[in-house]
Amino acid sequence: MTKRTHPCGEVAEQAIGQQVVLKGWVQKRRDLGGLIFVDLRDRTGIVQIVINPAISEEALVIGDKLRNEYVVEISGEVVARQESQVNPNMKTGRIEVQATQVTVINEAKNPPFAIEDKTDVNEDLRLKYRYLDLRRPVMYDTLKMRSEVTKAIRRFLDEEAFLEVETPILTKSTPEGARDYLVPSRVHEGEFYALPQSPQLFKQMLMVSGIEKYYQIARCFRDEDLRADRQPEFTQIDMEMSFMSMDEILEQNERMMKKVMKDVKGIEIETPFQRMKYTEAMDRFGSDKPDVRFGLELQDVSSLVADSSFKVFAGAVENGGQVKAINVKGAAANYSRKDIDALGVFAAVYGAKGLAWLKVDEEGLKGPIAKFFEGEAGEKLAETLQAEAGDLLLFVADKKSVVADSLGALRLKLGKELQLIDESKFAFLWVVDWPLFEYDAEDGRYYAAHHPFTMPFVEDIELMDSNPAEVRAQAYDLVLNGYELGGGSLRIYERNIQEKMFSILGFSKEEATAQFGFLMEAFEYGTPPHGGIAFGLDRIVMILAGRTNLRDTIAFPKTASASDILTKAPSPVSEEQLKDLSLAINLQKNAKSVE
RNA sequence: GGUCCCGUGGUGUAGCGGUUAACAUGUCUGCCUGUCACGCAGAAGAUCGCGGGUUCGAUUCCCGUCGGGACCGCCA
Repeated sequence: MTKRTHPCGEVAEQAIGQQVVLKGWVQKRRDLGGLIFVDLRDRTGIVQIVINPAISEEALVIGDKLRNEYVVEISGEVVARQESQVNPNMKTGRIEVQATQVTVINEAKNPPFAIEDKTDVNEDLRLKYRYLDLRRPVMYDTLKMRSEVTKAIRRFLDEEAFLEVETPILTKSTPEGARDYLVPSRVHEGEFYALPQSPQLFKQMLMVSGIEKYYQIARCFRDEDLRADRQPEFTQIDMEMSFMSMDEILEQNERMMKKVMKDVKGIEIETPFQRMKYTEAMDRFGSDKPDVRFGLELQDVSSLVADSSFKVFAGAVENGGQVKAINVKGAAANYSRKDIDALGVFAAVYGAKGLAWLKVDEEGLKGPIAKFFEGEAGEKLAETLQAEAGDLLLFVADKKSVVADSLGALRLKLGKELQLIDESKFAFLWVVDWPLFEYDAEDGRYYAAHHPFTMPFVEDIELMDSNPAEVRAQAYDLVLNGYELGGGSLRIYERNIQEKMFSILGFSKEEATAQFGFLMEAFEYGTPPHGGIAFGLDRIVMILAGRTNLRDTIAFPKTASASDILTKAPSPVSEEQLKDLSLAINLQKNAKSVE
């Protein structure tokens, strides 16, 4: 084999007259009988090869046998195309390579789908033949962007004197949080490792170790159900720093994101990012990760309708709930009764028992509930919602969480449907002042809203015993265009506060010691104040690449049921393997056997 | 755990209680020296995901199941 002289996509006009050797895949063969054109593709792009018997009879014979996706070597001369033959749609469209020699390096079966960006093939087929799917330039570009994001982050953190440290993949299963992926131990019969949900405990102990600035591009595992933006294994940009205030951490991460946006997208973004309290995000957007690229904000009308004769509204307020509305500007004409019914069905998914609505025209409020809002009540309502003729007003009356979830989701849906979102925008936002705890009525206990190592506001510590629900956490999430990019917090670094935390979470002293004793013991040996953050790399890439599912940013992702169609994982294992691990399978359903 | 959508030549779709299962594209063969969505002529290619039911008859209707997708719950 001869040495490759040029990548296909970079054969330029400067090379005219030069002898070149190209290697790549046959994208397309156009056989005109006595003359054959071949589009040759490698990861840099496509260049046209001409096989002309006047140049080489032999090349034509081989060119005749070429098929899509054959791997070939072409030797020839770069020539300029005549003006009439230039292809302006190709980067290399002003030149072509006149083949003197064509060699088939490897033949290829006809692929199950066309290797090209525009494809409408089913995703399961793409996943089964992922190695072919990744040949598509758009997939290559996404992987490349992912690599560029991590490179930019590494460059930044290196300059900031961070140390990259690896932490264990085989680690300890701990309660709280997501379901663990478990790995049975052969040496310790009946015992299990867990794959890390995040390197949380290790990075905190690295702070005790005096590393001061740690980062890791860390694989994390959570055995929970998937979504378009959630995979069972995913990658975090994980960081932890000592002696830094929350402001310093946020500022540093703003600079990091600024660099990523500059290096990867060539976009200058404004810093500092907007900061919004959790309560404000929930009140205005019904979401803890609001997309602030458009309006349609939620407005509280509880006090206006508390005395209303419309029992649904009055009753919700009386029962400690809320009535909130969104004013869909100028949409009255676009949404028929049937359309609004469909919105109601959509809201019901989030627990809303109904979606009340009013349309506004020159005369006032119209619609089935308009009769409850005649006169002054209606005027006040319209005034509060800044309603004008042509507007559509949508209401949900329920307990606070249902109102937020349903109207928040409705807001996003309408924003998309009405194309209110400027897709070219990147709206970064810090959500701060999170609650430390969430009360779970079903379990009758508090759970950590972020995680159990999060530092409360110092002035709220005294509330921990009396009113845990009111305690605020020194935690922060970075939100971009309605996606949670990452989150972090300052951490507890004193044993007594950590113990108090566990006790509120319902751990006995013995349980806390058994599960997290090593961490609390570490805290007794001179632990610096510290805090950190972790970003979802896959999600960052998804948004920057303009994709809507996480699978497109991962070379070999899992399906919605957490399996890998390509390798057929997971799969049964042999009796022998089970015996080594002292395991017996006790199938409850979907029995599959090893052949 | 739940709700919804999808499954028909290699691929993407259409279809309908009785069809020769249609169209596009791809593949193969022949012709073709300036194509680049090459063109022209022809050919091959389908267990209509799988199982069961209803029916004289099911790709079509029903139930189940498997696979894929979206969402709710879940994801500290």
